[in-house]
Amino acid sequence: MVMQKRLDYGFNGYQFPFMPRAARSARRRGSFGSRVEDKQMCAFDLLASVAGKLLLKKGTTSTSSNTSTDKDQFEAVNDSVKGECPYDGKPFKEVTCDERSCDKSFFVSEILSLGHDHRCKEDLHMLNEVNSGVASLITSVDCSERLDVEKLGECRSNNSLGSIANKVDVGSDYGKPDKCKLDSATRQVVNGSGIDTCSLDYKMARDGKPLPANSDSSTKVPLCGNQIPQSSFPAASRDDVNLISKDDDEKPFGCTYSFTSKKFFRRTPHIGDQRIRKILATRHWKKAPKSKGVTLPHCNADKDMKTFFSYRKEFYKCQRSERIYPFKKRKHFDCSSASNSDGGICSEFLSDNPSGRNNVDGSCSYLKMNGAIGASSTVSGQNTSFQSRDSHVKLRIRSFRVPELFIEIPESATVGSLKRTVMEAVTAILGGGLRVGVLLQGKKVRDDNKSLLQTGISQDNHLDALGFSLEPHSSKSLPPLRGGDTPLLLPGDISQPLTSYPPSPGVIHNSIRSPSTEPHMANICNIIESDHDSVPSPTDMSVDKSTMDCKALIPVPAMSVEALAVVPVHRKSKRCKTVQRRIRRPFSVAEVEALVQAVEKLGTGRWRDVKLRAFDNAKHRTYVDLKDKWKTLVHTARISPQQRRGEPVPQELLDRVLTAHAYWSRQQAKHQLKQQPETCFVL
DNA sequence: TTTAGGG
DNA sequence: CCCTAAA
Repeated sequence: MVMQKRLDYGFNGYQFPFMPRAARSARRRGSFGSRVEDKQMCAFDLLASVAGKLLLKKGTTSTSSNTSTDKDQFEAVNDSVKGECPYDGKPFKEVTCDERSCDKSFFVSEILSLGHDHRCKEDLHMLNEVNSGVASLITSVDCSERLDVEKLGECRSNNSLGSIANKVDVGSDYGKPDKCKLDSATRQVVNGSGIDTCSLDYKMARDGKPLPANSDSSTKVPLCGNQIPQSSFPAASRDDVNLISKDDDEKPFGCTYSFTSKKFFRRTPHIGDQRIRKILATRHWKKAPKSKGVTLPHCNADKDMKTFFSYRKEFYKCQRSERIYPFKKRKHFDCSSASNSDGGICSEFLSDNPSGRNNVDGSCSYLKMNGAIGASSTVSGQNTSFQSRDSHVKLRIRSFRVPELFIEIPESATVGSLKRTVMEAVTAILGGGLRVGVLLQGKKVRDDNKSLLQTGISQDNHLDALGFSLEPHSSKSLPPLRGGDTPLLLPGDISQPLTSYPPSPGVIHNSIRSPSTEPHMANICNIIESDHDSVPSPTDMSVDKSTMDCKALIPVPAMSVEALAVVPVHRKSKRCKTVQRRIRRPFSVAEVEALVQAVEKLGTGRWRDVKLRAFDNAKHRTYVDLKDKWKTLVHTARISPQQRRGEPVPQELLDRVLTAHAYWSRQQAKHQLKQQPETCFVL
């Protein structure tokens, strides 16, 4: 049935490009079942359009080793790859993927920001404020990881669906193109993250010696995975982690071909999940077991993947309900929502209890230091508290969040340099000058000589109140980091054009433009805004994004732990109704390619479909954006090359644009003519 | 919510 | 990109 559908819709289905609005509407709002079909078709289409091509092109070996069922799928892919353009009969242009383009385009991931995570929010509430930074990146990883467990479940239970085709993921690496590889054989995303979140975590754990309990691996595991043995974490799994932490910006191509539609399920799985699930599905097209389990014993996916999956269930819950178009929320966003934390490196811990549900909200202590660096950590919640039988206290640091960073960078600096600067700042902070503080129920445990038992840390009921903080080693605040030689980069303004707001010398928190009369509040407000709003760069999950999104740059007044502890969690009120224009995100050539290809297939006037088809995972691209882009593409194609601006679009693409545009225009006209005389519509 | 177009 | 009428 699926295949049939594919044929009708994906390749021979051009007959009905212009479904009457009513019909289209009906289709869209139709029964769930039909939508599923749609989705499946979409999956094949996508396969055909991208994944298949890439896979087949890049690594034939990848297909050769598949099972017979896989083979079928791949044949289908092959067919689709050989699809012809409906209007000129010429084969569709294959997606070209050289190393460079891969690096830039073939990666889409979703950014998980703290603000989108309920669980995290909870933590935040407990914290009063949450800070992110590199940690956000880590948290993201964390989140996505959990997500996948559920995904996996889906994968397994719905394996027959088959709509989850394989997917080609190419890791892209900001600033490290060499890292980008298309590994079709494994269909994994190559770690391309500019920052090794894991190692970061490791570093934190190692350098900070945050876990006095014991130094076994469990205490140093950066990711929170409930069911995964600690031992599975180390190096080998880092790639997995990074894999997820990718950012989807600037590399929205390959992955933009998502098989899942928000519309269809009203909740779109995390991209990372999708990717992984697809990988699994591809590998074991029909072998996936029906049973639901965390460890996926029957899933023969790469070991890493397996491991990977096991970590993500819990987070999913938090995520899915938050799955919305950020850009739509943003407009009337009201900062009064959840509070975020600023300042402070935050760490999260998870107990190592393999059977327990570790995802309970944990407490997150918060500590602020001299207004320069604050730190806090989150320990996994009640159930996460766990004591091994040998009286060891096992904790897993889920993540650390980087606290305030002060950065000065010229207005003229490039985004790239900003990223690097932030990275440097983060690195500098993490690299040294930090020590770890232990907080128990919000109070600092100062006596280093006390045993955990004496302190009560080893007690189950205390573990959830355990927190770690990163503090400046030198008791004095760290001087602002200078990335360049210019103005202070205002934290709260991250979501704004970086150069828009000149720093207010002296009073940092006052520099935040906010109706708020209370500086701290203002900070929160801004934080929240950026937190909920992926506008800044929902994309670049890489260093910058994480840091920025995390409001790590936000300076905060020094406060005592106790003081903070009593601050109401929901300090709403002040709202920052800064309806800011979305940042400009020029379409990359790869995106254009994807767009062109989608339009070639779907025609103009079906932007929603185009969006779902080719940019489903590119959250920052709305169908309006795509429509606009097409408009400009057509215009661009018509003007002389000299008049064109921005990143040059290959003439070949522009030609295709014109061709497709002309074709679909004709079709539209034809269709309208047909409609005029009488309603002869076939469906 | 989507489309279609002007700004 | 934004805004918005119209569907």
